[in-house]
Amino acid sequence: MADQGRIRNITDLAKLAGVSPGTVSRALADSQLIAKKTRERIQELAREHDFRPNVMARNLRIKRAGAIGVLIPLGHETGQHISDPFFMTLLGQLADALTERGHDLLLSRVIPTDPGWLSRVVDSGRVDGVILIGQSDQSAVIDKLAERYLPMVAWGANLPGQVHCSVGSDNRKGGELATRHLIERGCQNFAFFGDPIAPEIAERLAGCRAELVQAGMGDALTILPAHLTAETAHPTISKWLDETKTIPNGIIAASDVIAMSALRALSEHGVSVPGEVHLIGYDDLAFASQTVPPLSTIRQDLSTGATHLVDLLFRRIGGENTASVVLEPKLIVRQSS
Amino acid sequence: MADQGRIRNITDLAKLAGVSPGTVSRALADSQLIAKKTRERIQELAREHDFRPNVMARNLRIKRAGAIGVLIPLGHETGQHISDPFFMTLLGQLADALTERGHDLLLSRVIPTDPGWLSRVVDSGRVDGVILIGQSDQSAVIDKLAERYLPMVAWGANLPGQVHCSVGSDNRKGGELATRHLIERGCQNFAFFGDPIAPEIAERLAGCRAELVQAGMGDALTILPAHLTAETAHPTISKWLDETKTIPNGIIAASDVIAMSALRALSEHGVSVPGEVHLIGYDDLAFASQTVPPLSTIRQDLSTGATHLVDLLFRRIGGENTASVVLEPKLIVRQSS
DNA sequence: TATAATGCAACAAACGATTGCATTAATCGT
DNA sequence: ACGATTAATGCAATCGTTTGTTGCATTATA
Repeated sequence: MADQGRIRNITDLAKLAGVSPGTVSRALADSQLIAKKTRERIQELAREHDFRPNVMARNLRIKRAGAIGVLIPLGHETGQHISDPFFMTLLGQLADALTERGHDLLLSRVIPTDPGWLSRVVDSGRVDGVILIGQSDQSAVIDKLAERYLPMVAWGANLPGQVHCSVGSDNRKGGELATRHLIERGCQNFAFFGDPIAPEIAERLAGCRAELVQAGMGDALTILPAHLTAETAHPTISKWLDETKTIPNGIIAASDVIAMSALRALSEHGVSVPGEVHLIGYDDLAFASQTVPPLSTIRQDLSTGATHLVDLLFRRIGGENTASVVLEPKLIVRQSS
Repeated sequence: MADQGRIRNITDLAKLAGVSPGTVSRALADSQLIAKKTRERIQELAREHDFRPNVMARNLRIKRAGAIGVLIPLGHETGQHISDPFFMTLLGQLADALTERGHDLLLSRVIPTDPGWLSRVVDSGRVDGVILIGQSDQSAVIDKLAERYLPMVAWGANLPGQVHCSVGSDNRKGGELATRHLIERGCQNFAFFGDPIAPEIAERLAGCRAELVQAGMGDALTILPAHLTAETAHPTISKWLDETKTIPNGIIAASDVIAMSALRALSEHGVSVPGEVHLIGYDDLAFASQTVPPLSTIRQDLSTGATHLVDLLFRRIGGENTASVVLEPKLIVRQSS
């Protein structure tokens, strides 16, 4: 009780070492200004009491937050594939890349009710920058903030006239790749499973269309606007299969999740893949290689995506006004096509 | 240039309003000590300039961090199902529950090289508490810290003699449920796919064994210690199927991810599920209902799990020394069994 | 009319670090 | 051995809030 040993701050440690707080601060920062002997003595003392200087106080003084906000906007109509393996993968990559740069990751899912959701976190001073995972239907809000707030990047589509910086894959190109592949496989009749309300999906569909037109099969495409969640995709597709007279022999699913549901629905209808129908997905999620049969798909490289997001963000934190980045999608051929 | 309008802190706003900083602080906190008229005037002023008091400074003064650390320890040997949908689901739930309580979520994946990984974040003063997602092989480290640091809870197994507070499902019971179900389906020969190095898996296996013994089939079990990642599970299982003379007709997979790989391997070997082999998974991940055939599995209710984690944590932050919680697993019968 | 009771707002001291500048101690050249 | 130079430490202001205490006007009470 007399002398309760716990070192709670730099001043306690200073007293213990018989020096001033300032010296301790510099010693722990390994500053050359402090004699090597003193420095090591203080560091050793800190280790003994496993004392670590308070990060918040440091950040306040230093005027940096030491954290990056990662926001997942959940606008309901396009808040589709949240809870996808997709997000966890990206998030994991981001966490690693940020840690490497000495920053923490402040995660928020936000349901954008009022337009203040974004500025609220930006202006709170808790974060040095913001990474948005998907722009949902909030392009307007994001663009507006981007005009006055530089350190922000978004994962997602790069729309014409867009103010904010984004990183995303070339969805149109992806659609083209998928379609071309199916054409090469000899398909003549096509279906696209996915809801083009989401801009990314619309782009994929556009690529698909363009490719078909170029192959002179512009009218051989049916569109099934299936919602992207696992729960709703299957019944929709199943019903569609019931009602369709001639099932197309080439199916492009707007995501692997949809493709997986399609796989099941087709199997239940006794349609063989890839025998009767060639199927291709999108994203190359971890499970895509484990379905029966393993899914052909279009890979979005989330790892380099994450690297770009973090890279751009830190350049923006440094004051640079970076341009958006569009990644190349890649065709992965497995056994469903 | 003359009067650059941006309000950066409470003092700027005070000047603008012609009052002292203290008054502004109280006004924004809606304190009764300030006349209603002044209060509203200041609040209006703040809104106009969309000024928000600096959270870090506030937290420093108030002596709270306003954030909860969510750590994902990645001990390699059991760092299995990171990137599982599992995590994203839990994480999402946690994010929501924490936001509701006015706290941010500080995410870190940690690779526990030295034993300081945990105390480093705890003692940094950045967080008011810690939630661990899985204890990996770090039980010792966690227990040690738990002795001096109250506000910490972990998702995972509740081992005997464990000091720290955990929330997890009853893995033994889950193993029993799965096994009993297969017994009822008429299986006579069993295999367990999963590596019992992870304590959770070991428990599931124990439950499985116990149930078999009780049914008088204690010696009808083969164990295949397959690694839990999607990449490694399939080849291991496939090889095993090649080498096994008589394939058991009841297979218990330690996770849905493994079950999915098993499904593929079995299909490739021309074994029909559930015709020749009854298969059951574990977790009830989102994709479990979308495989061909849909997976029977043991559900862990992550939603109530997350609620418990957060609940317990805040009670601990309040000084209460809470006991661990064990959740009931639930058998979900689909078509693979 | 003097005095007590009240309501509002200002003052200033924390919170726990960092850092420019002043000060003291140590080293050097002659 | 003494002043000049340099190396090592201490001092105190600062980051942007919160909050206990104090002081000044009012208004209510005697």
